[in-house]
Amino acid sequence: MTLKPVPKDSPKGESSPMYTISGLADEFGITPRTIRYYEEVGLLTSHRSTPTSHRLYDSRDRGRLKLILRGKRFGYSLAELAEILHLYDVDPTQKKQIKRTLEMGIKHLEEINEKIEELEELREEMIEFALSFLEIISEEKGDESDEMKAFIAGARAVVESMHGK
Amino acid sequence: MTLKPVPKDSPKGESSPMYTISGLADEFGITPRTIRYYEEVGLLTSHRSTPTSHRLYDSRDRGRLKLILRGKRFGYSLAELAEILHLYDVDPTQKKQIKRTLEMGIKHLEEINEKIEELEELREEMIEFALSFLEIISEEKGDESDEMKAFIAGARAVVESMHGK
DNA sequence: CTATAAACTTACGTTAACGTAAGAATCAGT
DNA sequence: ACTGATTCTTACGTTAACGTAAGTTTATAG
Repeated sequence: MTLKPVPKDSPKGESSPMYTISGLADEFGITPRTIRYYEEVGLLTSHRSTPTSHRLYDSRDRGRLKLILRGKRFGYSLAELAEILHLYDVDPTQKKQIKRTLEMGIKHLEEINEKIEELEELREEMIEFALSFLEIISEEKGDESDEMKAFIAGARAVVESMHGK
Repeated sequence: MTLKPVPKDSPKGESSPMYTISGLADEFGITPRTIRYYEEVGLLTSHRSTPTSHRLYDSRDRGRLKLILRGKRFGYSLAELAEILHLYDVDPTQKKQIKRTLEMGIKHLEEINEKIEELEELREEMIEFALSFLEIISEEKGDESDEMKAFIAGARAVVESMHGK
């Protein structure tokens, strides 16, 4: 499991660590095609020495990619992610779009808060259900093997440890 | 904004509240097509008096639909949701699949916990960024209007109130 | 300098999750 | 029983987010 801060250097000497497209792809469990696609739709940028050379990525690009993939796991579409990521690109000294940027940022933050709350609700519901499920099993006492009883006890312990955060 | 516990009754007398397909669709901001599709792929069931009559839904179906839509907002695919929802259908007295059911349930619960943690991380990152953004704006002191200054102060207050949960 | 290996471009294919339109059947109110 | 509103089935269309294949270039190791 070795990472790939790849070729000794990109311009000359050694600047910052650079990643190849398949290096990043492997690291995040995606394909190069996906990364190129994100560039195609304007979500990500790459750096090349010449217009036809291979793509290289620095740690900032890598962070951005990580953010994209994280967002995807929360159900954001690439279009929505573009909107969010754009917030990180606005120049704070260019006061023209500051107000809109702040409004958008706060809006997204509030959305995230809502999602967290909803997820916590969902978790509680699942926990309640699991506990009542375990309850019924236990009442139906009797013909389980010892290992099954141990398994059930373990399950209950795990679920209860999650209860109430 | 009136709900639609629709026709007086479905079989005879009055049992539990029943919902029409467009009633539910309106309530949740989706289309009847979506609800039929969920039934088509086995995520949802409907109840009809005759095989050709209109679909009706009880409160249990409604809860299930709510769960589906909630799951979708968290990035679950319909296939994944089918797996999760299936857990709610297992009979606890049929000990055949109990072990697997419990394992799956705990797995999904752990996934949810991970998602919550990741979301909290994301929120913190956005907050940090927003604060440094606001910091830079303030250093660039001077030529903002009074309302702009007030707006910025308000934004900072909002963001800080979210900080550290 | 050559020979693999890795990456490039171009372009058509695929899948999930519905949208949409047409024509027939069912329901609710008069 | 009639009629306008709802719903039904059937079936083809659409979009996002990549997958995949072919043929070409660019990079790296010996």
